[in-house]
Amino acid sequence: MIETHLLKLRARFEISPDEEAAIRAVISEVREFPADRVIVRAGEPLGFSSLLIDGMLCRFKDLRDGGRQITELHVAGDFADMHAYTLKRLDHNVMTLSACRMGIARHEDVKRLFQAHPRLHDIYWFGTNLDAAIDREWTLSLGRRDARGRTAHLFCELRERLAMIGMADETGYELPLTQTDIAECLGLTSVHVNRVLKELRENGIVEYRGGRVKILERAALERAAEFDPGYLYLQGPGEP
Amino acid sequence: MIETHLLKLRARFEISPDEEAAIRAVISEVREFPADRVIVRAGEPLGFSSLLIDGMLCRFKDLRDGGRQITELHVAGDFADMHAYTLKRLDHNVMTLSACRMGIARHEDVKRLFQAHPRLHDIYWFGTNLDAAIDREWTLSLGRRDARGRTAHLFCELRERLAMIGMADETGYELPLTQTDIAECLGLTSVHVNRVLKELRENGIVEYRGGRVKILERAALERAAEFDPGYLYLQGPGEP
DNA sequence: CGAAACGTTGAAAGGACTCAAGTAGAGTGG
DNA sequence: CCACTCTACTTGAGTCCTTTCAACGTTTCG
Repeated sequence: MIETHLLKLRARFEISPDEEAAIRAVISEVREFPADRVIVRAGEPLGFSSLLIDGMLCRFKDLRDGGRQITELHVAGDFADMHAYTLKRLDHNVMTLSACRMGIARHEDVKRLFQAHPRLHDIYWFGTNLDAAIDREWTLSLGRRDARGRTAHLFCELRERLAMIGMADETGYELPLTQTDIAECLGLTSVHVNRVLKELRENGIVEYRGGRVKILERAALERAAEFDPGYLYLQGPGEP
Repeated sequence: MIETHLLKLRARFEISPDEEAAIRAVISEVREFPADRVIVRAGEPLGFSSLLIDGMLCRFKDLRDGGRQITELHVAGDFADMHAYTLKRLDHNVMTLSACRMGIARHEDVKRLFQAHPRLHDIYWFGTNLDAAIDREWTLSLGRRDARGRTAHLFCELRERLAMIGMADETGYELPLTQTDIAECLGLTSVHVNRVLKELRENGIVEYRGGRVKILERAALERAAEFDPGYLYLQGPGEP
């Protein structure tokens, strides 16, 4: 059930059977949510963190005029808000983008996990720092890439992150995002995302239709994105 | 020497004399750097983290065309790269913006610190999560605020962060950034930043000249920024 | 005092937005 | 099984914010 999570941990760290058992035990409950449901609101006290088992969700913030910015996307196996373990209340909202199953890890149990397995304390800290590294790359995109580059970069990043859990290959992957969702990730309007997608499609680089990203020319895509996967720490920390 | 750091910790957590002594002891060395010096390069293995004692520095990433994006700003008392403790190599560069003094905390010493004082483990984790929260707010700015709003927001944020260490008051604060530096924070060109600063000055909202931010109308500034300091966790985690 | 970096301003171009209208597809109910 | 509705997608035309390019003013400091 948390296989995707373990897959991701083991890509970067050795996890002993003992540690694995402890991680499994910290998930005390599983909850299901339909698509487009806000499941955590900014500012609310939060006594647990949520491991995404199935589906896709995002963290987002918004402005008074209705402008919404998605700040992080999460795929199966990600902890959506492990940072709540230290922050206790979040500065952002969390929303499902597709139907999701979430494993609940209560913070008192997480604390006991770290006391019993100090290595995992640093490993989950690494996890939140990885989220931050991804957010930094998004900051670079929003600040310095144009709409085409941003779009291409998002498709590259998601390919890597999904490939890690066996949900993407060279040809593409399923992605349950509307063009509006993509626009909210990229700081664009959905109208402009539509035009960019059209251009990428007509240039034979990548095609996004019917919830599937079809990579037509991976090299060209990564060139358009100026993609360098280093920030994803695909092999974990330490000398690469 | 690390008084500003302790000031910030104590605004959010109780720190015992014992813990304070341990924190002081983890700084094994102090280094000085002139302004505009890259002190950590992306990808290099890193065996220590740097506590900024004096001055201002930034983390940044860049693209091949020379476009540079500053992803975080750091003021006195901030750990510039505590996240390197888990990441071991960084996905971004670190550069001084003014002359800086940095306290060096070797990771083996940090590890011992956390073993001896488990509370501090979570407190420093909180610290990196706070960095991430700030980065998220920047993501919102870059994605959804216009140039005027972004500029105003940056001035508001820095006022709060500097006020916390006694380096800002109602009237303003010293800021050693060029207009080009500000542009690299905000995802704009320096030419446009210049125009926006002119407008904010002529509207009697805020004035930035000669390395000093002079706040003329704080309410109007915060309104222009749509500023809500919640994301800075000024009173620490827990129920606000 | 002169060079270099920083700041200021104008004019023109361009990328992304807004507004508007129309198409396509999925689900609903009669 | 076919209208109906709702949401998502598509396209065009015009506008606006920000960039680009270029020149000039100002400050700093060796």
